[in-house]
Amino acid sequence: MCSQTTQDYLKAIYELSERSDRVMTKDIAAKLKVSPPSVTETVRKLAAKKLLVHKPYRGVRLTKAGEKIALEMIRHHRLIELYLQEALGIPWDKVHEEADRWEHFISEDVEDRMDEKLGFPTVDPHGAQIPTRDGVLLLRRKCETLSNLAAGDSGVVAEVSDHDSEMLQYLGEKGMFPGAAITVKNVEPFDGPITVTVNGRKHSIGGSIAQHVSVTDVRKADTRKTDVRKAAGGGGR
Amino acid sequence: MCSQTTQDYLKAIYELSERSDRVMTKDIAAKLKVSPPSVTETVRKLAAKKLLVHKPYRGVRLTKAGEKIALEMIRHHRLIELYLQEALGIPWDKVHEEADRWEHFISEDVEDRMDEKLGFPTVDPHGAQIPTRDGVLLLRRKCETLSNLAAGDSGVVAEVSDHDSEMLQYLGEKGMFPGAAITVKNVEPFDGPITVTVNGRKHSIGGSIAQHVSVTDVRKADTRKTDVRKAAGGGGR
DNA sequence: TATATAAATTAGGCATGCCTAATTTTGAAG
DNA sequence: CTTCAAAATTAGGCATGCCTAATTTATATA
Repeated sequence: MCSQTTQDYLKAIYELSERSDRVMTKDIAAKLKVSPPSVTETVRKLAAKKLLVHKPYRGVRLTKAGEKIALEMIRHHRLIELYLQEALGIPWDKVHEEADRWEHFISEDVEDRMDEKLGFPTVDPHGAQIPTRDGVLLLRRKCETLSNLAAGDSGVVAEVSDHDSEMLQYLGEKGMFPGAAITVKNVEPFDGPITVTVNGRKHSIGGSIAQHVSVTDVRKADTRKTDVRKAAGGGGR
Repeated sequence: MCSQTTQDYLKAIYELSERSDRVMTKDIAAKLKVSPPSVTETVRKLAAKKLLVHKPYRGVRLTKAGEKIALEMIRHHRLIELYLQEALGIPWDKVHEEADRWEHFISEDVEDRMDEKLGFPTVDPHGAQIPTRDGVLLLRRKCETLSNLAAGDSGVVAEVSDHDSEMLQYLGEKGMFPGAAITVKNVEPFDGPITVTVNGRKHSIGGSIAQHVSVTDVRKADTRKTDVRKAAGGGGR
């Protein structure tokens, strides 16, 4: 098997690679809260084990073997999050931290039993997809971040970022759970507040939070305006 | 907090100290499957942290602080064992291994919720007492090992050793769970097989297994004979 | 194209825990 | 009281992962 550190690196790299093809040392260091030299060193060891490919000064990319381990961790993590919420009543803003520890230690047997108790779920409490045991992510939904929507647009909350407990608590108070219907009422420019209606209740939220909310089944109020916004936002990465 | 290694050492020393007052290096090494020099080294660090007292060449004894941590681990372990059995249906001969990993990582919050779901239990699946949150072991029962009983004696299975998965499976097949009524029918001398009736079914078991089964509520068939056996067995440790 | 700067890497250390081999201590038996 | 074997300890190493400081590389911009 591989160490907890190895698992943490592979998972972090997998998650970062969803955003950019090449994963850079500094991003891994930031995500794992370690220094860049530590990342360089560990990455070299992982490369020696053929879990990733490291092009010095150019970033890393997981191999199939590395991706498999990463997806196993992610499956553990998300199943555990859901189990903690459903079976033990842990609030959704607390499950992430606990799952980050548990994911390294539960046996496959326990995982299978949790999966069964939960009725073979496909998404975790934050709306993130749970990979299958073979490491496959099913049904890729078309999503847009809430910050990309314009006044009049509506949809269904698909997923919220699970990394900030306080933000989750805040979103929970507003009823912005996965599955909630949401309509954008107003968007102030320059990352200003966004006014939305969730379950009939009106809320005003900051632009930075809106970046962490994914919306699916989007119905645009005005296609031309949205296209302009998307084109403008596209270059900003 | 303290490392997993620290927790493992303290727990091992606590369990060994239930049998003999002074816990020796070699016994810790055997229990943790590490070399004696590793124990010496680690024990010195624990002594520096005031978790135990180390008299070189004379063994160690836990301090109050060390005992507290050990009892916390034991509480975690036993609650988790019961939870795994009750909530997830893990067989009783598999829960120990899993709990040995989990005990280091569950939060107090999760522990409290498991405790509540289980109805604030006092014993684990093997009949071992679950310490309270304050590290107190309640109701100390008067027990005798099955190997100390004589033909005609009867009682109730109180506890079985949880360290050998295969033995637990064997005992489980015979219905020798905590709470089971047991009657000794025959004892062959020189550690020979012991014939018992459990739940009306007759079984013949080896003397070495009988040492790992504790019986409570013992009713002696013949006091004199039992006393002789106890006196003779007492020096054999 | 030259250069500044951000990112990455190398160099050199530290703590934890584990090991084997060698030495010291204890305590029991002669 | 000596001797010897078992137990414990000291000595010296190794692997993992982390760090800071110094150096190298890539690249964007003047």
